[in-house]
Amino acid sequence: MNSSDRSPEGLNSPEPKPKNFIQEMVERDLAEGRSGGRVHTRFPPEPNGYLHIGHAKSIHLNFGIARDYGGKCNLRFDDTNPLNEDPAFVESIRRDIRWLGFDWEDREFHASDYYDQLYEWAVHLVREGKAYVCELDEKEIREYRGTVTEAGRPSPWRDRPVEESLDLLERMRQGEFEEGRYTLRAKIDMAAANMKMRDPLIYRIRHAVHHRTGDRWKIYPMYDFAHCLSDAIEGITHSLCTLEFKDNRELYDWFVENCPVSSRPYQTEFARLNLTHTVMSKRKLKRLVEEGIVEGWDDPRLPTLSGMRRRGYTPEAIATFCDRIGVARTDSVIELALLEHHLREDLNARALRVMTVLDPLKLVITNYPEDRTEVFQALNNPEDPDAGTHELPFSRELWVERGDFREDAPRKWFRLAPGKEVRLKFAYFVTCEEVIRNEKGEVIELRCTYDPQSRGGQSPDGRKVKGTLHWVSARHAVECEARLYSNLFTEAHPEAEGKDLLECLDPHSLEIRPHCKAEPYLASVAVGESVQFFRHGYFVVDPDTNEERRVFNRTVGLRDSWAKLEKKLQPG
RNA sequence: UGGCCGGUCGUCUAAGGGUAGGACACUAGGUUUUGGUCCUAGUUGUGGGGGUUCGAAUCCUCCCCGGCCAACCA
Repeated sequence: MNSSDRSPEGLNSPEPKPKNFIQEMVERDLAEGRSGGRVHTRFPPEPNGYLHIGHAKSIHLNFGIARDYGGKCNLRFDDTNPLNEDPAFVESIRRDIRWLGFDWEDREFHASDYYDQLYEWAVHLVREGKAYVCELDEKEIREYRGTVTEAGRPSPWRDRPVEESLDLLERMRQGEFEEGRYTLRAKIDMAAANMKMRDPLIYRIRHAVHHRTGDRWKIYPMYDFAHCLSDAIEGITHSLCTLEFKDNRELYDWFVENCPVSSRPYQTEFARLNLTHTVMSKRKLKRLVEEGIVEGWDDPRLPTLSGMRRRGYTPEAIATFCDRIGVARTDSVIELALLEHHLREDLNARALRVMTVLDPLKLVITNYPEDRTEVFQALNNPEDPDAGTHELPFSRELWVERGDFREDAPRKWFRLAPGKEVRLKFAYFVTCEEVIRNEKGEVIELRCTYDPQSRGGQSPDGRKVKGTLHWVSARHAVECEARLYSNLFTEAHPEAEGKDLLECLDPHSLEIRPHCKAEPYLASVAVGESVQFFRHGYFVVDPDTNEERRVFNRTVGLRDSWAKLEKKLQPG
């Protein structure tokens, strides 16, 4: 399927894709010659956690804008708080961005690269009378700041002589004072309606070892000071961030305008991504990991990029998803179904079809010779004739899906039931003649007869069977483990009605099937590769796979219209 | 209660004074050796009241609702 086929005029008139407000802004800026006709963006993660699907939106936006308008996009680690940051996160962030398909070339930067320059500018602000060293403690600073409805009061140190501030600042840097003793603050407006402008902190004392600068620094810059100036240093033209930074923009501009920078970046805010049935905040993700609710940052139920990769998501699916959701300034929550749609769309086009029985039930073909084996050619992918075929062995004893047999078949049941005939995919028609039970009365085996004339799955007399089942030759079956993942949360909006996150957990979000039966071809699929388990869904080979054990993660199920139908039939 | 931002189908997102369109979801049908895919059709929307205008989702006004801001986090 080619999207251009849908256009009546074909390839020559692709439907014009609407532009989002950021693209419009960039085009306008380019047309007006702002920033010298340059476009330069950046993706600025703090290395204090793993990237998630929300970051993917930002990465696609920033790198996409650069790509589409002949610009560049930097990777910059916003490492201004050594307490939270870890080089392990730096590496995971690099890996995730590369996985998404983006390349920052030689432009990997760190805010810590700029500590000297930032310090110089802080000194500049003090000399200009625009910053001062304050001795209020944390609690006092909060009190003096006032509230959203009341103006703040000036710090008693606000008018400290410049030379004194300069001296104190230098000694702060040298490590002469304990943490919390002093701060450097911008002198702006304690009565500003915008709380961010009430003499915000520029530096705080931290006797911490930074993962890149070691113990060289005893003071660390705050985000609002470091971020905008880092943008200026790098010649960023468009600094894109999420909506909650709207109020910070006034401060952003203040620092850029009051420091002798040689480049003028502009901040623009867009709505962050929210998804139903999951949580996106680092705090909540961290809680799930640390309380052992999930098995780590790469747990396939998490929306972290490493989790999604392990779940079997593809970068292509994430890309088309990001493209489709757009970029706007409205707070929004995207339905998980949309993400899953793009995932199925991608996987449907390329995942090889294989047959795996998740809940095995023995099926014996009584009129098929015991010592015989046939080999059928199984189509790898009906969506892609070029994908070829693979060999599929067939014999007298097979495994079929327990759920494909019903003693008392409901209405519109196309599958196995006493006396019913079905097609075994690529093989023969079989008819269920007898049901074998154990002493507890449980069905343990189906005895069937096959029609030799139906070889390949068609009968010469043209009779139709509605049901086509997947199966695995018992003698040739490969054992494997399937991990069936579903949403971590039962609620579309966890915590929505004052519920605690943990109350919304689905206890069945992971169901392990340790003894599945797969056709032999599956043994050759490599870790990280995706396949479709016929009639079940898309699965990916998990890294836990080794010589003794093959593990498959369910990425996403196939749509199941029978499940819907059955639900509808039931009450009536 | 102060400031700022924002409200278009169930969910996202277009239309920027001139036919409210697309995608997902949902419903019904068709095709099918996956109850998958694919195809066809359909339901559903401009938060509310005033105003300007031949004409308003779009401009003005009042109201309502939602989000963000009072870390030495980012």
